[in-house]
Amino acid sequence: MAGKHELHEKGLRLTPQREFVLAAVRQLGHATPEEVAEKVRSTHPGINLSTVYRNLETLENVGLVLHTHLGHGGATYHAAEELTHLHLVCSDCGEIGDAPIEAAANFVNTLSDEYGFKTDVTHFAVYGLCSKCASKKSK
Amino acid sequence: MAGKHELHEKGLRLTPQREFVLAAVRQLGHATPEEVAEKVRSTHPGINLSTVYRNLETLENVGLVLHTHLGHGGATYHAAEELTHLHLVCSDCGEIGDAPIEAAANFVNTLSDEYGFKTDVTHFAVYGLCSKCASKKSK
DNA sequence: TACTTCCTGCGAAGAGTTTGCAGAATTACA
DNA sequence: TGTAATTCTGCAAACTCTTCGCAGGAAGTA
Repeated sequence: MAGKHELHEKGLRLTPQREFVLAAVRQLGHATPEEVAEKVRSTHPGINLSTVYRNLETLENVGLVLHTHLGHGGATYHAAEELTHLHLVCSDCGEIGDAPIEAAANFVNTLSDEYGFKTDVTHFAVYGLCSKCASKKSK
Repeated sequence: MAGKHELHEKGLRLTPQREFVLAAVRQLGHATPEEVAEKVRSTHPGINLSTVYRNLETLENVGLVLHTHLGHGGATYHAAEELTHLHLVCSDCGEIGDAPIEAAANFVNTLSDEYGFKTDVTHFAVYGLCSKCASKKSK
Protein backbone atom coordinates (compact mmCIF):
# COMPACT_ATOMS: atom_id res chain seq x y z
CA MET A 1 0.00 0.00 0.00
CA ALA A 2 1.80 3.03 1.26
CA GLY A 3 5.20 2.49 -0.29
CA LYS A 4 7.98 3.23 2.09
CA HIS A 5 9.65 5.43 -0.41
CA GLU A 6 7.19 8.26 -0.29
CA LEU A 7 8.77 9.52 2.91
CA HIS A 8 12.29 8.98 1.62
CA GLU A 9 11.50 10.85 -1.53
CA LYS A 10 10.60 13.85 0.54
CA GLY A 11 13.91 13.69 2.33
CA LEU A 12 12.40 12.43 5.55
CA ARG A 13 13.52 9.59 7.71
CA LEU A 14 11.37 6.55 7.93
CA THR A 15 10.33 6.09 11.51
CA PRO A 16 7.47 3.97 12.79
CA GLN A 17 5.91 7.01 14.44
CA ARG A 18 5.91 8.97 11.25
CA GLU A 19 4.41 6.15 9.25
CA PHE A 20 1.71 5.65 11.83
CA VAL A 21 0.83 9.31 11.89
CA LEU A 22 0.52 9.43 8.13
CA ALA A 23 -1.50 6.23 8.08
CA ALA A 24 -3.80 7.54 10.80
CA VAL A 25 -4.47 10.76 8.92
CA ARG A 26 -5.32 8.77 5.83
CA GLN A 27 -7.65 6.45 7.66
CA LEU A 28 -9.44 9.11 9.65
CA GLY A 29 -10.32 11.41 6.79
CA HIS A 30 -10.21 14.46 8.93
CA ALA A 31 -8.89 14.50 12.43
CA THR A 32 -7.50 16.74 15.11
CA PRO A 33 -3.98 16.13 16.42
CA GLU A 34 -5.56 14.58 19.48
CA GLU A 35 -7.58 12.16 17.39
CA VAL A 36 -4.56 11.25 15.33
CA ALA A 37 -2.63 10.50 18.51
CA GLU A 38 -5.44 8.34 19.79
CA LYS A 39 -5.55 6.41 16.55
CA VAL A 40 -1.82 5.91 16.48
CA ARG A 41 -1.84 4.69 20.06
CA SER A 42 -4.01 1.75 19.06
CA THR A 43 -0.98 0.25 17.37
CA HIS A 44 1.86 2.19 18.94
CA PRO A 45 0.81 2.96 22.52
CA GLY A 46 3.85 4.92 23.59
CA ILE A 47 3.68 7.69 21.04
CA ASN A 48 3.93 11.17 22.44
CA LEU A 49 1.59 14.00 21.57
CA SER A 50 4.53 16.25 20.71
CA THR A 51 5.67 13.70 18.20
CA VAL A 52 2.27 13.76 16.57
CA TYR A 53 2.30 17.54 16.38
CA ARG A 54 5.78 17.59 14.97
CA ASN A 55 5.05 14.96 12.39
CA LEU A 56 1.88 16.62 11.26
CA GLU A 57 3.85 19.78 10.71
CA THR A 58 6.63 17.95 8.94
CA LEU A 59 4.24 16.04 6.72
CA GLU A 60 2.43 19.22 5.89
CA ASN A 61 5.69 20.90 4.91
CA VAL A 62 6.39 18.21 2.34
CA GLY A 63 2.85 18.25 1.07
CA LEU A 64 1.59 14.87 2.25
CA VAL A 65 -1.04 16.27 4.58
CA LEU A 66 -2.97 19.51 4.81
CA HIS A 67 -4.89 21.19 7.55
CA THR A 68 -8.15 23.05 7.49
CA HIS A 69 -9.93 25.18 10.03
CA LEU A 70 -13.37 23.95 10.88
CA GLY A 71 -14.06 26.70 13.33
CA HIS A 72 -13.91 25.49 16.90
CA GLY A 73 -10.37 26.74 17.00
CA GLY A 74 -8.15 23.78 16.39
CA ALA A 75 -6.94 22.60 13.02
CA THR A 76 -7.95 19.30 11.49
CA TYR A 77 -5.67 17.33 9.26
CA HIS A 78 -6.31 15.56 5.99
CA ALA A 79 -4.28 13.43 3.68
CA ALA A 80 -3.37 15.70 0.79
CA GLU A 81 -4.74 13.34 -1.85
CA GLU A 82 -8.08 12.99 -0.10
CA LEU A 83 -8.88 16.62 0.27
CA THR A 84 -11.29 16.82 -2.60
CA HIS A 85 -14.38 18.07 -0.87
CA LEU A 86 -15.81 21.07 0.90
CA HIS A 87 -16.64 20.96 4.59
CA LEU A 88 -20.12 21.91 5.60
CA VAL A 89 -20.02 22.53 9.31
CA CYS A 90 -23.36 22.66 11.06
CA SER A 91 -23.54 25.46 13.58
CA ASP A 92 -26.21 23.62 15.47
CA CYS A 93 -25.23 19.99 15.79
CA GLY A 94 -21.59 20.39 14.85
CA GLU A 95 -21.75 17.71 12.21
CA ILE A 96 -19.26 17.97 9.37
CA GLY A 97 -20.79 17.24 6.00
CA ASP A 98 -19.15 17.03 2.61
CA ALA A 99 -19.90 18.53 -0.75
CA PRO A 100 -17.91 18.19 -3.95
CA ILE A 101 -15.56 20.98 -4.85
CA GLU A 102 -17.53 21.62 -8.02
CA ALA A 103 -20.34 23.10 -5.95
CA ALA A 104 -18.07 26.07 -5.36
CA ALA A 105 -16.76 26.44 -8.89
CA ASN A 106 -18.88 29.46 -9.73
CA PHE A 107 -18.09 31.11 -6.46
CA VAL A 108 -14.37 30.60 -6.99
CA ASN A 109 -14.57 32.05 -10.47
CA THR A 110 -16.51 35.06 -9.28
CA LEU A 111 -13.95 35.86 -6.63
CA SER A 112 -11.14 35.38 -9.09
CA ASP A 113 -12.65 37.48 -11.85
CA GLU A 114 -14.01 40.30 -9.77
CA TYR A 115 -11.58 40.53 -6.89
CA GLY A 116 -8.45 38.79 -8.08
CA PHE A 117 -8.71 36.46 -5.13
CA LYS A 118 -7.54 32.91 -5.77
CA THR A 119 -9.62 30.82 -3.43
CA ASP A 120 -8.14 27.69 -1.94
CA VAL A 121 -11.35 25.71 -1.76
CA THR A 122 -9.75 22.87 0.15
CA HIS A 123 -8.84 25.08 3.04
CA PHE A 124 -12.04 26.75 4.01
CA ALA A 125 -14.97 25.58 6.02
CA VAL A 126 -18.53 26.54 5.25
CA TYR A 127 -20.77 27.29 8.21
CA GLY A 128 -24.48 26.97 8.40
CA LEU A 129 -27.31 24.64 9.23
CA CYS A 130 -27.30 21.10 7.95
CA SER A 131 -30.51 19.81 6.41
CA LYS A 132 -31.46 17.93 9.56
CA CYS A 133 -31.11 20.92 11.85
CA ALA A 134 -32.70 23.26 9.33
CA SER A 135 -35.85 21.17 9.17
CA LYS A 136 -35.85 20.78 12.93
CA LYS A 137 -35.90 24.56 13.32
CA SER A 138 -38.62 25.21 10.81
CA LYS A 139 -41.04 23.04 12.75
CA MET B 1 -25.49 57.29 17.97
CA ALA B 2 -25.51 54.37 20.28
CA GLY B 3 -28.51 55.11 22.45
CA LYS B 4 -28.08 53.92 25.97
CA HIS B 5 -31.25 52.00 25.76
CA GLU B 6 -30.07 49.38 23.38
CA LEU B 7 -28.43 47.52 26.24
CA HIS B 8 -31.41 48.00 28.55
CA GLU B 9 -33.72 46.73 25.89
CA LYS B 10 -31.79 43.51 25.84
CA GLY B 11 -32.16 43.18 29.58
CA LEU B 12 -28.55 44.03 30.26
CA ARG B 13 -27.13 46.43 32.76
CA LEU B 14 -25.46 49.51 31.52
CA THR B 15 -21.88 49.48 32.72
CA PRO B 16 -19.03 51.56 31.38
CA GLN B 17 -17.08 48.40 30.55
CA ARG B 18 -19.92 46.98 28.54
CA GLU B 19 -20.44 50.16 26.63
CA PHE B 20 -16.75 50.44 25.86
CA VAL B 21 -16.54 46.87 24.65
CA LEU B 22 -19.47 47.37 22.32
CA ALA B 23 -18.09 50.66 21.07
CA ALA B 24 -14.68 49.10 20.48
CA VAL B 25 -16.15 46.27 18.44
CA ARG B 26 -18.04 48.77 16.34
CA GLN B 27 -15.01 50.94 15.74
CA LEU B 28 -12.62 48.13 14.99
CA GLY B 29 -14.68 46.38 12.35
CA HIS B 30 -13.26 43.03 13.18
CA ALA B 31 -11.13 42.36 16.17
CA THR B 32 -9.92 39.63 18.46
CA PRO B 33 -10.74 39.79 22.17
CA GLU B 34 -7.20 40.95 22.77
CA GLU B 35 -7.57 43.80 20.31
CA VAL B 36 -10.88 44.81 21.81
CA ALA B 37 -9.28 44.92 25.23
CA GLU B 38 -6.45 47.05 23.94
CA LYS B 39 -8.86 49.46 22.34
CA VAL B 40 -10.97 49.71 25.46
CA ARG B 41 -7.90 50.36 27.56
CA SER B 42 -7.26 53.57 25.66
CA THR B 43 -10.22 55.09 27.45
CA HIS B 44 -10.67 52.72 30.38
CA PRO B 45 -7.21 51.48 31.34
CA GLY B 46 -8.20 49.15 34.14
CA ILE B 47 -10.46 46.84 32.22
CA ASN B 48 -9.80 43.18 32.71
CA LEU B 49 -9.45 40.69 29.91
CA SER B 50 -12.00 38.41 31.55
CA THR B 51 -14.48 41.23 31.46
CA VAL B 52 -13.91 41.67 27.77
CA TYR B 53 -14.44 37.97 27.13
CA ARG B 54 -17.56 37.89 29.24
CA ASN B 55 -19.03 40.95 27.59
CA LEU B 56 -18.31 39.71 24.13
CA GLU B 57 -20.14 36.54 25.01
CA THR B 58 -23.02 38.43 26.59
CA LEU B 59 -23.33 40.82 23.68
CA GLU B 60 -23.27 37.93 21.29
CA ASN B 61 -26.07 36.21 23.18
CA VAL B 62 -28.33 39.20 22.74
CA GLY B 63 -27.40 39.61 19.12
CA LEU B 64 -25.43 42.83 19.21
CA VAL B 65 -22.14 41.28 18.12
CA LEU B 66 -21.16 38.18 16.20
CA HIS B 67 -17.97 36.24 15.86
CA THR B 68 -16.36 34.65 12.87
CA HIS B 69 -13.45 32.29 12.49
CA LEU B 70 -10.72 33.60 10.30
CA GLY B 71 -8.54 30.59 10.66
CA HIS B 72 -5.58 31.21 12.90
CA GLY B 73 -7.57 29.72 15.72
CA GLY B 74 -9.09 32.56 17.61
CA ALA B 75 -12.44 34.17 16.94
CA THR B 76 -12.85 37.71 15.75
CA TYR B 77 -15.80 39.83 16.69
CA HIS B 78 -17.98 42.13 14.62
CA ALA B 79 -20.83 44.43 15.34
CA ALA B 80 -23.92 42.58 14.20
CA GLU B 81 -25.10 45.39 11.95
CA GLU B 82 -21.76 45.68 10.21
CA LEU B 83 -21.36 42.09 9.24
CA THR B 84 -22.42 42.45 5.66
CA HIS B 85 -19.39 41.17 3.86
CA LEU B 86 -17.36 38.06 3.24
CA HIS B 87 -13.84 37.73 4.57
CA LEU B 88 -11.13 36.89 2.12
CA VAL B 89 -8.17 35.75 4.15
CA CYS B 90 -4.87 35.61 2.32
CA SER B 91 -2.90 32.52 3.18
CA ASP B 92 0.30 34.27 2.24
CA CYS B 93 0.29 37.74 3.73
CA GLY B 94 -2.57 37.21 6.17
CA GLU B 95 -4.45 40.23 4.97
CA ILE B 96 -8.20 40.18 5.42
CA GLY B 97 -10.08 41.49 2.43
CA ASP B 98 -13.77 42.05 1.95
CA ALA B 99 -16.25 41.09 -0.70
CA PRO B 100 -19.98 41.73 -0.74
CA ILE B 101 -22.25 38.92 0.32
CA GLU B 102 -23.82 38.86 -3.13
CA ALA B 103 -20.66 37.32 -4.52
CA ALA B 104 -21.66 34.13 -2.73
CA ALA B 105 -25.34 34.16 -3.62
CA ASN B 106 -25.07 31.45 -6.25
CA PHE B 107 -22.93 29.31 -4.04
CA VAL B 108 -25.39 29.62 -1.18
CA ASN B 109 -28.27 28.67 -3.45
CA THR B 110 -26.42 25.69 -4.81
CA LEU B 111 -25.72 24.34 -1.36
CA SER B 112 -29.28 24.94 -0.31
CA ASP B 113 -30.87 23.35 -3.36
CA GLU B 114 -28.59 20.39 -3.75
CA TYR B 115 -27.58 19.59 -0.20
CA GLY B 116 -30.19 21.23 1.98
CA PHE B 117 -27.43 23.15 3.70
CA LYS B 118 -28.36 26.66 4.81
CA THR B 119 -25.11 28.55 4.66
CA ASP B 120 -24.49 31.34 7.12
CA VAL B 121 -22.41 33.51 4.84
CA THR B 122 -21.52 35.94 7.58
CA HIS B 123 -19.78 33.29 9.63
CA PHE B 124 -17.31 31.73 7.27
CA ALA B 125 -13.94 32.82 6.10
CA VAL B 126 -12.65 32.23 2.61
CA TYR B 127 -9.01 31.25 2.27
CA GLY B 128 -6.76 31.82 -0.65
CA LEU B 129 -4.31 34.21 -2.22
CA CYS B 130 -5.12 37.87 -2.43
CA SER B 131 -4.50 39.59 -5.74
CA LYS B 132 -1.22 41.07 -4.54
CA CYS B 133 0.25 37.77 -3.42
CA ALA B 134 -1.14 35.93 -6.43
CA SER B 135 0.67 38.24 -8.84
CA LYS B 136 3.80 38.08 -6.72
CA LYS B 137 3.84 34.31 -7.05
CA SER B 138 3.26 34.20 -10.76
CA LYS B 139 6.41 36.21 -11.41
C1' DT C 1 -32.29 55.34 50.77
C1' DA C 2 -32.04 50.48 51.20
C1' DC C 3 -32.20 46.17 48.93
C1' DT C 4 -31.55 42.76 45.37
C1' DT C 5 -29.15 41.23 41.63
C1' DC C 6 -25.74 41.53 38.30
C1' DC C 7 -21.10 42.76 36.95
C1' DT C 8 -16.13 43.47 37.56
C1' DG C 9 -11.40 42.49 38.86
C1' DC C 10 -8.35 39.23 40.40
C1' DG C 11 -6.16 34.98 40.61
C1' DA C 12 -6.09 30.36 39.43
C1' DA C 13 -7.16 26.68 36.48
C1' DG C 14 -7.76 24.38 32.06
C1' DA C 15 -7.15 23.14 27.14
C1' DG C 16 -4.27 23.08 23.28
C1' DT C 17 0.21 23.71 21.34
C1' DT C 18 5.19 24.62 21.27
C1' DT C 19 10.00 24.25 22.84
C1' DG C 20 14.59 22.55 24.90
C1' DC C 21 17.14 18.82 25.96
C1' DA C 22 19.24 14.22 26.31
C1' DG C 23 19.06 9.84 24.65
C1' DA C 24 17.60 6.76 20.90
C1' DA C 25 17.01 5.47 16.08
C1' DT C 26 17.87 6.09 11.20
C1' DT C 27 20.74 6.95 7.32
C1' DA C 28 25.08 7.43 4.73
C1' DC C 29 29.46 5.85 3.83
C1' DA C 30 33.59 3.38 4.23
C1' DT D 1 28.98 -4.89 8.41
C1' DG D 2 30.68 -1.17 11.38
C1' DT D 3 30.90 3.62 12.44
C1' DA D 4 29.90 8.47 12.37
C1' DA D 5 26.67 12.18 11.40
C1' DT D 6 22.20 13.69 11.75
C1' DT D 7 17.51 13.48 12.65
C1' DC D 8 13.76 11.99 15.52
C1' DT D 9 11.47 10.77 19.87
C1' DG D 10 9.94 11.12 24.61
C1' DC D 11 9.64 13.81 28.50
C1' DA D 12 8.85 17.87 30.99
C1' DA D 13 8.25 22.54 31.17
C1' DA D 14 6.66 26.73 29.16
C1' DC D 15 3.31 29.43 26.65
C1' DT D 16 -0.97 31.27 24.78
C1' DC D 17 -5.65 31.70 24.86
C1' DT D 18 -9.85 31.22 27.31
C1' DT D 19 -12.78 30.06 31.22
C1' DC D 20 -14.13 29.86 36.12
C1' DG D 21 -14.81 30.85 41.24
C1' DC D 22 -14.95 34.17 44.45
C1' DA D 23 -15.55 38.51 47.00
C1' DG D 24 -16.32 43.24 46.64
C1' DG D 25 -18.60 46.90 44.13
C1' DA D 26 -21.99 48.98 41.00
C1' DA D 27 -26.50 49.26 38.65
C1' DG D 28 -31.30 48.94 38.82
C1' DT D 29 -35.88 48.90 41.68
C1' DA D 30 -39.22 50.53 44.85
